[in-house]
Amino acid sequence: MAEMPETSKKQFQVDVFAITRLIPEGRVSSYGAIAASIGSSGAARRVGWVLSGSFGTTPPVPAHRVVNRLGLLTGRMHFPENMPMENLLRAEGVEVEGNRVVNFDALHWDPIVECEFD
DNA sequence: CATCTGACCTAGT
DNA sequence: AACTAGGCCAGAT
Repeated sequence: MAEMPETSKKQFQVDVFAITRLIPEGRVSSYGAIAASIGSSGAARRVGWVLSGSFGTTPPVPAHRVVNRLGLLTGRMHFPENMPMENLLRAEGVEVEGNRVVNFDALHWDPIVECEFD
């Protein structure tokens, strides 16, 4: 086995979940910001992949609060049909117009800026 | 096993 | 300012 120290993969997943759970209600973050906050700048893609495994996790991970850097709900297609991303965001007071978060610039929550991670 | 795609972003031209 | 290319890693075909 010796495939590779899971530490890397596992830690990444754990970190992504941790950061995502820190996103305040009514706020949104972006994949790149999260990736950068855990020291994996450029690995924004993986963040999305890992978040896809956040369903059914405890405590629940508000993956719906994570959008791309343009505020577009790019991951809405991966959400359960009975609980679309847009619906969840609106339930938290986040206005969504079509496929984009309204006032995204003001609602954007950057883990590095807001929390100043080490 | 090779190739493409994917909840993306940065940087170079 | 628009477009292209590269990077990241794992799943799907």
